[in-house]
Amino acid sequence: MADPAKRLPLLPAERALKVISGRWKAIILYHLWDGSKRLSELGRLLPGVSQKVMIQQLREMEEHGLVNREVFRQVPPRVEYSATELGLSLEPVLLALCDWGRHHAEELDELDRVTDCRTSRRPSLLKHSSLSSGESLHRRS
Amino acid sequence: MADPAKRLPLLPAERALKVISGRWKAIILYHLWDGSKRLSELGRLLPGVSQKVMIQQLREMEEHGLVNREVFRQVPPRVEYSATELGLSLEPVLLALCDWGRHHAEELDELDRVTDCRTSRRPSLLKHSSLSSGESLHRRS
DNA sequence: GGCCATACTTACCTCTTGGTCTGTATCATA
DNA sequence: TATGATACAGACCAAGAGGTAAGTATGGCC
Repeated sequence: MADPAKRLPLLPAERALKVISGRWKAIILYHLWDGSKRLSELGRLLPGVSQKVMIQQLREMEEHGLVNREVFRQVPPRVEYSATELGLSLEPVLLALCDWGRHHAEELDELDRVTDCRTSRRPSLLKHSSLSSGESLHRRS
Repeated sequence: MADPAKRLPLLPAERALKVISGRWKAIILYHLWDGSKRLSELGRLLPGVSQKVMIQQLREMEEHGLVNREVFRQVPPRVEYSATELGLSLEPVLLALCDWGRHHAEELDELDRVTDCRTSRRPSLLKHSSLSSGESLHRRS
């Protein structure tokens, strides 16, 4: 059930893109970098994403080694999802993508249509803030 | 017909992914970094990609400001596609993706299923270096 | 026994992407 | 007049990703 059969592209760049670009994978990873999360927690963090879809994304990421799934045999089921080493190693890459994304928006005069690279986890805030410059938010150096 | 209406994602990272991840966009860009190319040239460089699809990809990239389309009013039509500043600025990003892609393959013991990050522009060479039927192209790093 | 929370699964539907195949416009040249 | 090279456009199709809505399993707790 792991990786057999359905192979990834031969070109590394395409492989990377294929692995990363699922509708919700990037944001899910952003959240998992903050620590492991239960399915229900992710659901709360990303309202608008149905449970089925969330699980789909997580499973694919698991197959690709980005995410770890840990099951606790408890009464109300408890499952924790966390980023693997591979998942963590994506941080600089996604950060680069984020920076370029803003650069792209800037060049097209659409800076008002993108969020800050760190506020990604709060897309609803963008209304007021144009681009928060105050740093903050440091994680695993 | 440029960018109105169909907006890109709010999250910069997703925006970047959306712009980059078309089936042939990455490879096309690799080639355009080497200099502008005519449609027919790209066709020769990427056999297996139909003209219609090639044009599709190029047009989308044009809309997103990655590619420039220059028409020469000549007898047998002549159109040159080249990378814009924005397109060129993607090089380090794609390189990062490529590196990570190889890293990913390495971690999953599939280094024999990816090419080198620079040979991307010559996918036709794979034939000799074996990869479909023959050995692996090993590449310690 | 019935209820509850959690984490799924399944059936089904829609829209986008990428793909094939064929048609068209241009105009120098044979 | 027919041909040929180049760059498209259009009709059509298949697969897949993502979405909705509903059902299932578990086992303490009232």
